[in-house]
Amino acid sequence: MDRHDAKLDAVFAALANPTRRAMLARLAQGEATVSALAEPFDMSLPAVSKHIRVLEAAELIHRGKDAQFRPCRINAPRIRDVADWTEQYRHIWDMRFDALDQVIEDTKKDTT
Amino acid sequence: MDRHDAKLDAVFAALANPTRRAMLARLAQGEATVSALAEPFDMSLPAVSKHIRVLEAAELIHRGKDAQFRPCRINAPRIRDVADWTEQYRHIWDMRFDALDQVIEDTKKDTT
DNA sequence: TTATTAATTAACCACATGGTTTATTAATAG
DNA sequence: CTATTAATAAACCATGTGGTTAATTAATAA
Repeated sequence: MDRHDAKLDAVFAALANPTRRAMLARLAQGEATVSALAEPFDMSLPAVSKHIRVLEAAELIHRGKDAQFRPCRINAPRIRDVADWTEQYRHIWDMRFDALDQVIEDTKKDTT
Repeated sequence: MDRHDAKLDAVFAALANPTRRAMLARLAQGEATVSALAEPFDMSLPAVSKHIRVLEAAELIHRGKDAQFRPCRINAPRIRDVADWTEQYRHIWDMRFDALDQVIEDTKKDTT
């Protein structure tokens, strides 16, 4: 397993949680502090803090420092890694579409 | 959390393991039995069996039945769900590119 | 019928995950 | 200096994960 794979492990694991995905969605709108990220969730602040740590460890976000605040911002490249990973399977979707096209073609032949 | 989110939980969790991603890559080449999937890994068959169960629970694969064999095949839609999920962040990549373009633009201005 | 092959189940283990509450650090505000 | 606010750390708990070995099921082959 190379380093790229190890990074994907952390990224996918981080994304396998709805709270963390919601946090990312929030951060897609722009920078937010820990408290701001915590606001929508019925969860203690330490729990939120842990989720943020997981996102940071996966490099899905970066944390800054502004007085006593820790503004978080999204880190696009790791999400792009996920998109890139899916690309290797695109030919399978295409195969499916080809199969569908074939069905349509066959149907045309049947009705003429 | 709606059902779609719950499915993504399982899909991302399943993908957060290099053995399972390797199995998917293998299955992208075509159908394979449990033993065939196990072959590249230094791991007991029950361990492989569990990984396959996780992939199946996430609907990333389907299992058939042929005599005593359980041929596995990849299920494209769940991988497509991942690709679709990443799409909502594409505008962030674009922002980055826009920022880069701006830097290039500024550089041009500086040098003229 | 018996033996072989493919795969799963069961029981177990070490460690990770996702949450809690309480205590602590670090910076600002009065 | 003191109180407040933002956030993290520590300790704990229940459950999940990823692996093992040994036993079992299901189908084929001799």
